[in-house]
Amino acid sequence: MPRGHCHRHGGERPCTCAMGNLYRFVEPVVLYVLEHNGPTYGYELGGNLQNHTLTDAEIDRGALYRTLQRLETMGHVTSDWDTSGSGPARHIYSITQSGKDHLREWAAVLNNLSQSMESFVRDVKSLGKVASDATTAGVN
Amino acid sequence: MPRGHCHRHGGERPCTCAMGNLYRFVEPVVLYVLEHNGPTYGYELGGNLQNHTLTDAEIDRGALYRTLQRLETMGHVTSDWDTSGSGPARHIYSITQSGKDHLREWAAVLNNLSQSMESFVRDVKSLGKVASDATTAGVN
DNA sequence: TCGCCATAGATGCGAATTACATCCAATTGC
DNA sequence: GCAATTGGATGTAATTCGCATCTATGGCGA
Repeated sequence: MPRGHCHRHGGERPCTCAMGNLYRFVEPVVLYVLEHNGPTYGYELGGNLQNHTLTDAEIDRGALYRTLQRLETMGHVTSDWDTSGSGPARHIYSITQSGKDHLREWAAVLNNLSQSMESFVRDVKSLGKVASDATTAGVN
Repeated sequence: MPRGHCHRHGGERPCTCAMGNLYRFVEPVVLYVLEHNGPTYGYELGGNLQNHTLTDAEIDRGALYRTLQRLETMGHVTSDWDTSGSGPARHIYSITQSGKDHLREWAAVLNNLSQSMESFVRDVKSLGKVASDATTAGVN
C-alpha cells in the first residue's frame, strides 16, 4: 500500500489522505488540543484530535503514541500515570511552557506555509487566463 | 542528521525546511513550472523551481529527477532527448493534458490544506485570549 | 470462574521517503 | 591531457508511515 494512494477517496488523484500522518502535522495539533482541553491521555486524545486535523487523514494511533513520546523527550509535555479509574492505567499528558512556545512556533510556520500555498493556488488559477481571456472574459 | 532538525535555520524550532522534500509538494510545483514555462529539462528546472517552492527547503536534485520519472510513468509528463546543444544530452520534459488536470487537482488539495492551516493558526492565536482579555484588552 | 469485550498503552515490521553522496558522460577552458 | 561545469541518474543509511499485533486491566454474562 504505497503512500500517495488513498484507499478512502480512491485512486490516483492527490488528496491529503495520501500525504500520510506526517508527524510534523500531528505534533502541533496534539499540542493545541493539550493546551485547549487541558491534560488528557492518548486514547482520549485520539478522539478529540480528529476534529482539528489539518489533513483529511485520520491520525494513526501508533503515530499518536509515538508523537507523545517524542514530545516528552523534547520536554514539550510531561506525563503521569493515572491508576485511579477503572480499566487499564492511563498515561496523562500535560503541555509545558516549552510546549506552548513550540506550538506558537508551529503556528508561525503553518501561517507561512498556508500563504505560500494560497499564492501557489492563485498562480495555478491564472495559468490559462491569458490564452482564454480573449474568448471567455469574466469567467472565474 | 535527523529530519526535524534544520541545519540551515539551526536548532530545534520547527521550520518548513525540517519538513523535508515531501515529494508530494515537489510534484505540483514541477507541474506548474512545466505548464508555465514550457518544456524544459531537469537541471534547468532545478533552478526555476526554487522560486516557487511551498516550503523554505531547497528541492533535492535526487528528489526532482525521481519525481520527473514518476510523473512520466503516471503519464503526467512526456520526455524526449535533446542531443543538439552542447554538453551532455538533456532530458526534455513536457506536461501532458493529464498533467495539467493533475495540477488543478493539486491546487484544490492545497487550497483545502491552506484553509485548514489558516483556521488552525487562528485557533492557536485565540488560545490565551480569554485569560488575557481581562488585563490586556485590544492587544493583538 | 471462565471467556469475551472494551479500554488503554505500546511495539514490530515491511514498505516508502528523505537527505546526502556518489557515479557516469560530454563539453569547455587551460 | 585534465580539471571544472553541465546534466542525468542511482545508491544507501536513517527515518517515517501504516498497519498489525501484543500486553494488561476491568466489566459482564454464562
